[in-house]
This record gives sequence, structure tokens and C-alpha cells, in this order.
Amino acid sequence: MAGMRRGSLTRELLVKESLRLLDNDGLTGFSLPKLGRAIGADPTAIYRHFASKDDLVLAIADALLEEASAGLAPGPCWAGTLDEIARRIRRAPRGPVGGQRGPAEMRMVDMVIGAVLAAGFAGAEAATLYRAFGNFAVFWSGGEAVFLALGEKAQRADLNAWTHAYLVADRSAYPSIWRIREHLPSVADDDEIFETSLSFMLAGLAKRAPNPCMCGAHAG
Amino acid sequence: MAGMRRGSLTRELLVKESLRLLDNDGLTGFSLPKLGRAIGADPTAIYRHFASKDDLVLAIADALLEEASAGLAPGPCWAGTLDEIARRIRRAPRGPVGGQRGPAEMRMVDMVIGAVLAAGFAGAEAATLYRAFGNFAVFWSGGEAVFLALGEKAQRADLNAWTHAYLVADRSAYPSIWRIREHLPSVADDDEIFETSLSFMLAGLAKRAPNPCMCGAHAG
DNA sequence: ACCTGAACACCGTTCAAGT
DNA sequence: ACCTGAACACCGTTCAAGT
Repeated sequence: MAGMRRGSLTRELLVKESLRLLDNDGLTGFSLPKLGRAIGADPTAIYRHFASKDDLVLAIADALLEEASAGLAPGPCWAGTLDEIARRIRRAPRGPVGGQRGPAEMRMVDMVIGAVLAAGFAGAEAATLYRAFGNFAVFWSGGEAVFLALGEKAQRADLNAWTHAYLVADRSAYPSIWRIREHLPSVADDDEIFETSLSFMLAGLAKRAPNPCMCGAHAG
Repeated sequence: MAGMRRGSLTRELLVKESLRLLDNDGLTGFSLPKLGRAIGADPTAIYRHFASKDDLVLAIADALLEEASAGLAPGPCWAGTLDEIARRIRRAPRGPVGGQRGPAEMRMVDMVIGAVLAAGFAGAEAATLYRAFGNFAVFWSGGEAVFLALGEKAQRADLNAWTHAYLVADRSAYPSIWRIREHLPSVADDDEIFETSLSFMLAGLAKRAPNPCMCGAHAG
């Protein structure tokens, strides 16, 4: 990858290489100098194509969302559409959380609002419900990402805290923790926890919705 | 604050001063050198009381949670207790998100699990529901904090995106955004968005719970 | 025992200089 | 027009030296 000819550096190439770096080394292994070296250019060459690191991050985030929304289209059931969107956002390779405002995000926002309108909501209520559901999906994805970003060392320590500190924990100081102590360390079932919360959100929407969902599986 | 005598630096004092710095200058204005200078000590003096910055951050986070849970006690209605806990976590001065494992967190975890048990859940289901609700509260708080941390400049730009880009947005490219465009820029009603999502979560729990809540206000 | 201060290996960003 | 490379003002962290 070394020996860039002039003009061979583009925004697309830099985003693609960033994704590769993030995939390989995680968030820790990412910095502008590292990105520069990875493409065999000067550590500051990025500034010819992005105004700042934030600008690059924004482009990366939208590329991730773009990838996550491949082939996504509204289905006949508005609740099913929202369900699918939330899953896509969560499954998206761990991107940063902020408000991105890229074209891929615009399309996703439009789909979420479209589903909320299909449910029969309108005006300010539709806006609130769009943001409630959108925040839920984005915040959950971001929250899990933050936990993952703690690094394997900290995660191991965390699991340790459950298996040791919590298990051995004062029965009298934390009686409720004690009662379900053997079910707490199972860190593996993050999917089930997400599914449960998502189903609560969708049921809440469905219960309040003027139009029932078409498939009948998302009843309040 | 300058002129520290030896032995006058303690973990408590450093945490307290950190909170003051975070309050004044936000997350941007916080670093170990700055903390050192703020207390009139050497920039590296912190390392005599904390193993690392992460260690300090953990202590800060638990202090924030401690403050947020002042006077908190389980009420007669388990749903009301969960409701109050989620509000406290959200209102807590914006702390970092990760799994903290401090004593204040332990007490809060015990209360959440206590409420879930009071609802009549048990075993693995209780553990899953505790984590669903706990993640919801923590992720939401963290997500909002990330948005706030974007800084006022980025937030202004974001609001701008709504009032301009989205409003003027292609009616044909984003028809659903277009239909509720005038309701989208109202960034002020974050509270209502949170309330809505929280009520969905609580209703979902209540609907599945063997024991109804005592006050009747949280029916599924 | 606790604090200092120099030092190290990094950051993001700027800017004059090259080609 | 695009890239380089020195430079700046920062980080978190370590460690020998002071008292």
C-alpha cells in the first residue's frame, strides 16, 4: 500500500482504509498518523481531503450506516419495518454515536418516519415517536459499543466482578442481587436483552397506533 | 487552591475537584495535567492516589451515581420505583457510560433487581429484564451525554441541519421527513421523548409481570 | 511516604516548503 | 494542485530524584 502517487488519495480510499484499520485493531488502533502510515503517505496527508478528524469520522459513520442499510426497504407491516431497522442499526459495525447527518442517515430517518406515519401517527406526535424509536436504536447500539470498547482486559475484569464480587457479595447488603446471582454472569445473551427491550418499544408503539400492523405479530 | 501540603491530596479531594472541573468546562476541559494544575500540584501527582486515568474516571462515575441516588428508596409500587431510578440515572450529571462496579452502582443494581423480583419475575427471566431495563436507562443517559458532548458548535450545526437541510430537503427524496418537517427541529422536548420511551419499557414489563403494580398507573 | 520534574511515546493540527 | 515534514500545543504514563 506504500508509494502513493499524487492524486491517488481520495476521500473514498481514506474511508475504506479507515474501516480496515478499525476492523483489524479496533478503536484503539485508530489515529490520523496511523492511517497515514497505513496508506504509505505522510501522517498529515489526510488534511488535504478532510477538514478535521471529526470530518473523517462523520464520513466513516455514514459509510457504516450505508453498508448496514443495504437492500433495506419498507415492508407491508410498519412494525416489522421498524423492527428490521433497529436490528440493522445494532448490527452495524460499531460506529460512533453522534448525530451524523449523512445521506445514508437521511434515508434511514425517512424510513423510520415513514413507518410511524404508516402506523397512523401524525404531526408532533409522529416526530416524538420517531425520535423515541430512533434514539432507542442508536443509543442501544452506541451503549453496547462503549462496553465493547472497554477492551477485552476491562471486560474480563467486568465479568470477574460478576462471577466473584457479586456472587460472594454480602447477602445482607445486596439481597436481590443475591437471589438471582447465578443468572447474572451470563454475558452472552446480549441478543435476548436487546430483543426484549425492542419488543417493549414496538408493543408500546403498536398499542397507541391508530393503524394496527399488518402482520399481527406486534400487537400491544 | 495552590500550595498543597504533603498528605493533603486525597482520593476524595481529587474526585471533588474533578467534578468541579467537569461542571465548569465540560468534558473538553478535563485532563490529568489540568486537574493537577487546578489543585496547585504537579501534573503527575494524581498517580500517587489513582493507578490510572481510568481508575479516576471510575471513582468519578460512582460519585455521580452516589449523588444521583441520594434518598432513593424502593416505594410500594415496583413500577414506580423503576420509573424513579431511570429518571435519576438520566438526571445524573453526565457521567461516563461504562460498567462501573462501584458501591453506588451495586446499590442501584440491587434496587432494580428488587423491583423486578417484586413484580413477580424470577431466575433467568428476572436477570434478563433487569439488564433490559438497566441498559435502557444507562444507554439513554449515555446517548444523550454523547450528543451534548458534541459541543455547542456541533449542536448548533445539527440544529441547523434540521432547520435548513431537512426542511429544504428534496420532497421527493425524503417524502416522510417532508411531511413532518416543521415538527422535527424542536430539540427542546428531549424530556418528552424520554418519557415516552420509558413508559413503553415500563408498560412492557407490567404487561408481562405476574404481580401488577400497586398504584395502577403503569398498566400494560 | 508523598511529591516533583524531566522524559517518553504518543495525539490533532498548522504551515511553510517542496514538486 | 497535492504532498511532505518540521513544528506546536497538547495528551497519559513512567521513573529517578528530592524532601
